Amino acid sequence: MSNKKSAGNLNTALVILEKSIPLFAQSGYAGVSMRDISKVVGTSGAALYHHYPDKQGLYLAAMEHAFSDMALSIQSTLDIKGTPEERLVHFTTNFTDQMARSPELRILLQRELLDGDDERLKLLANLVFVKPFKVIKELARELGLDCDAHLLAISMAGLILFHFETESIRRYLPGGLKKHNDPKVIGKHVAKLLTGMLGK
Amino acid sequence: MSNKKSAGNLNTALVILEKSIPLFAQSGYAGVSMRDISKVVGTSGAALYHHYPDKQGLYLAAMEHAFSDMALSIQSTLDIKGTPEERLVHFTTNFTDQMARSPELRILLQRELLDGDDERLKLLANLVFVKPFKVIKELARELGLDCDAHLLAISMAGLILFHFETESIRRYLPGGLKKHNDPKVIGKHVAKLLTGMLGK
DNA sequence: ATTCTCTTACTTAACGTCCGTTAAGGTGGG
DNA sequence: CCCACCTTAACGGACGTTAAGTAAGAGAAT
Repeated sequence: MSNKKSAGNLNTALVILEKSIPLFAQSGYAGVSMRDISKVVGTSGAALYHHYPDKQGLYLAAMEHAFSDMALSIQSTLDIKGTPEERLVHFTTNFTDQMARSPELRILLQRELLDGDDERLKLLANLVFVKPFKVIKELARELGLDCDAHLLAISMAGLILFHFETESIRRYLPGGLKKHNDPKVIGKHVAKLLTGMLGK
Repeated sequence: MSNKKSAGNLNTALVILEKSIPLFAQSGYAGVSMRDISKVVGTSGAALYHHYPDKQGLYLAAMEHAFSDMALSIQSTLDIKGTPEERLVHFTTNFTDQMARSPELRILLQRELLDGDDERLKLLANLVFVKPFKVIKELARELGLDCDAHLLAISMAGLILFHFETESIRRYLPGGLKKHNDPKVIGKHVAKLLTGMLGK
């Protein structure tokens, strides 16, 4: 845990991160001003510069903080014993639950996929996704599917995440019901699709 | 074609839209200034206000222009005869191709899903997605799948789009290869997954 | 054919506001 | 005393937007 950067009170520095994360999730980097952040934190704008070098530095620290949470929570969906089929269903339902429970992190992820530079994306990949990705690829192999493990792992994540990504527009599409936003319904649907593929 | 709003030269008004679309795709609404737009169009900043009432109005017009293109191109992936299986593969491969061919529209879609207000999302749904969505739901029914047609249609789109959404980060994930960004490879992979589900 | 007028399509210059950032100073515990 | 932690006030610049003026062309009147 290298804390070379934070010069000030660790507590305030943390509060700044945790209060700014919802703002960045809602409005994106360019849509949030340092004054907006200082308002929700309850300090002056200048105080932010006591803890972080500039807006970019604050944003980067906020992303690291947010995504280190995400890494832990994703990891927990994969620490389980059982047959490959059981582990597949366990991952699907738990991952769906967690994405439903923390929409902020999901939205930050989407924003980073759109706007993140190479450095930030590399960090995000290593911090959050490389380990789970390896586990899922291994799982795919054990399931005996003959398609590319990388593509399959992406497909599994996409099946789940896309339902949440489209939550805002699905209510205007034919057949869109409230139950389609229920993580239980989504999780079951995805698990069914995936196990259906195995049955072949 | 109601052109109540455009008071000025239609040609310049169109050029403004078409030059501003790539900017909005790359940097988002808040990340693009009216001066940025005027620079790429080659006019003064004030000229933009001769054709559009304000930044929001220009943005809305740009989205309508961009997405009306998208509606046509998606429609074309569904105007085909054949068995349900043939139509499924045709849609999958063609939709994949088109998303690969126009990354700008794809990115604008992602941004609207993140930031679009209810009004814009409703417009986007009706303009682009309602008709294809109905066709895909009908296709799902013909294929005799016993799961919710709405969820299945979303899943199909998600399987394809998520590969593109993660293009920027997949190169940092294990097993990420250049070929995984090839629309032919992605299209084949998705078609295989989907027809695999039917085989059951 | 020339002049006059009116409209369209723009220009330059500026407005007030908000932005990221910093300078200068205060305050309270070691 | 000093240093971490915070304040108020301000800087220069970029922002969205507007006011005022100009160049060009179309149409009618002389």
